[in-house]
Amino acid sequence: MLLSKLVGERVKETPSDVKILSHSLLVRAGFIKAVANGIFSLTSPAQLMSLNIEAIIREEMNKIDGQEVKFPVVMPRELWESSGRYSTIGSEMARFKDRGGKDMLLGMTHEEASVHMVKNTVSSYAQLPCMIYQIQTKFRDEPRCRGGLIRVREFTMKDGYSFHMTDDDLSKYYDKCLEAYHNIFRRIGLKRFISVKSDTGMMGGSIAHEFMLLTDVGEDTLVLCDECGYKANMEVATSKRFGVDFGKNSAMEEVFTADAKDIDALTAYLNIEKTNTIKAVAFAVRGEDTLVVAFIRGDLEVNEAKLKKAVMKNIVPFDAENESELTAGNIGCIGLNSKNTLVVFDKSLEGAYNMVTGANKAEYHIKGVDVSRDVKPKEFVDIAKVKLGEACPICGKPLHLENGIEIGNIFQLGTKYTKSMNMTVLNDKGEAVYPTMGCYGIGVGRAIASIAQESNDEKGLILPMSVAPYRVHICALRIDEPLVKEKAFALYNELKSKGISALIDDRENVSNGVKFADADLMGMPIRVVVSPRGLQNGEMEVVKRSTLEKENVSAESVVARIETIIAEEMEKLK
RNA sequence: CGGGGUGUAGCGCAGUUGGUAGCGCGUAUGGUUCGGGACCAUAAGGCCGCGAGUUCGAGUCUCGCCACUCCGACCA
Repeated sequence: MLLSKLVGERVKETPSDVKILSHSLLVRAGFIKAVANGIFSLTSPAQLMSLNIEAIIREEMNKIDGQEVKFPVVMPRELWESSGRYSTIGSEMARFKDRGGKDMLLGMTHEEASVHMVKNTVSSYAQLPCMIYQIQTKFRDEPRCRGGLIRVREFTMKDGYSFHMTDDDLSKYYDKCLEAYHNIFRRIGLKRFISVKSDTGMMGGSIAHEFMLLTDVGEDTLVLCDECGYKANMEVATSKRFGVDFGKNSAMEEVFTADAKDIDALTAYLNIEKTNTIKAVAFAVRGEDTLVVAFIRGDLEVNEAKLKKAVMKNIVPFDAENESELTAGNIGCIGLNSKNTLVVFDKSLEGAYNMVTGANKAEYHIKGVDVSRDVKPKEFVDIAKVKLGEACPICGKPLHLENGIEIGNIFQLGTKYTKSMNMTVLNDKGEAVYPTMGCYGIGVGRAIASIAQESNDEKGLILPMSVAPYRVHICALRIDEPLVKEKAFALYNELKSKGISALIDDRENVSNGVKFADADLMGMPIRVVVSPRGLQNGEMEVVKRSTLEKENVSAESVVARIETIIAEEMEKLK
């Protein structure tokens, strides 16, 4: 590719609305251009990178017997009615009517389409297991996009779906997929990525893993133990909590607490520890006239994902202030009007006494509460967030927290979709059974952002050999001189003929500084400087972008040197 | 969904008490330079987000809308 003709402007300044490094670098290098909120165009370098990543994904998916297919982007309402998700999914799914007034939607995931494809086409156990996957555009109307390609509305995703006769078979295949994913992320050049146990959400599935890139700008919090290797998303993480001294047991008593409405104000007003308070957190249930009130020890926080699972309802944070009979700031577990209200108690309250809880009337709390004596909950459920410094649930060593970007996930779905869509297969006894499913996703655009986020220096991107749009960037200094032009293009053509992708900076009247700066910014793994100075000695300069080490190589052996570097770099990414 | 912020040349920004629009980068042309974002000269490029209102006069003041963006959505 001739740089002079490459569409995509490289700029010095970071646009003011850009907050994270990967976004800034991709914009500055001219790889992406925003079209609308959360919707981007990719210029050629980014698209080539995308294709390189997709090629690696295909190889690894095909290795585990994946069959590449293509589902439609636009689907009819009925297909999604059949799984029940047309109504349970909210406004993140884009819906529209076709010219005949029929309800249609844009695909945000393809479980329904995959079952539709396999149903009745696969009818015997002899045809299972099978895995179908596609690489395709998805649209999700995210409430809040951010971070350039990290969280967008339209994106390219590899999504795969496997079908099995038994959970055991699914589990075996799942492990193979776990390994394939590790291969993919390693091969595209990511380094600080891990797989963690994750939330299975409302799907009721059993096991799920997320692949996370560890980075400060990550949106997810991960709970990690260095000692035994425990790794979990905050949404499902558990911990061992240390015993708490509740002080002296006493009888219940109502106390005036004025306008102390939150835990900080309450502990300050009564001069007590947070561990002696019971926090109430209210949630609404989407689509139902029901509230969920969670009670938890005052020093802890409610983990929404765990609570969601505990009550099996789609809860959303709720503002008790204006629209309910709850007394905001004084909600308590004694005498709470529980009409249309589900109450959940966290495990931290098991055995707690000498506690302060809201009195369910303004300006009053109740102290001296002994939970098992005065409240007698039916059960205690773990709905608390893990805190830094708590102990690993496996080995008891201190846990630490890190942020991560989710770059892929795999999921044992079970029979949710095959049952709801009534897909059966005959087993070896001639009985109709529901196959069990797994699903497997990778965001391609997010992988590009992740590479940019992780692999860079103050000058720009450092692209891994396996995914770089061009492996070689030829900087032709003084290309107005015929010898430079001749040698630079000779190199360019030779690389092309050998199938080595190259970009040549053929711009005239552009200063050397600009050429170097652009090469640094765009981050191709190998740079070759062709200049009058070097050619005087019959040499060209070969520079590795990752280290910026320079070496002078005779013009005749440059291609051989490039081939060696490529081979070395690719070996590291095997 | 709640709360901020910002919309002026392709990009980054300035624009005073209201008086007919500016800087840097980039682009074009000519010239001098040229191994780390060169210099000189000249030029092109604007519905000042959109719509009302106040005013002799609005980029500037008022109201409404739209777009983009950041933060929050653990407050009991």
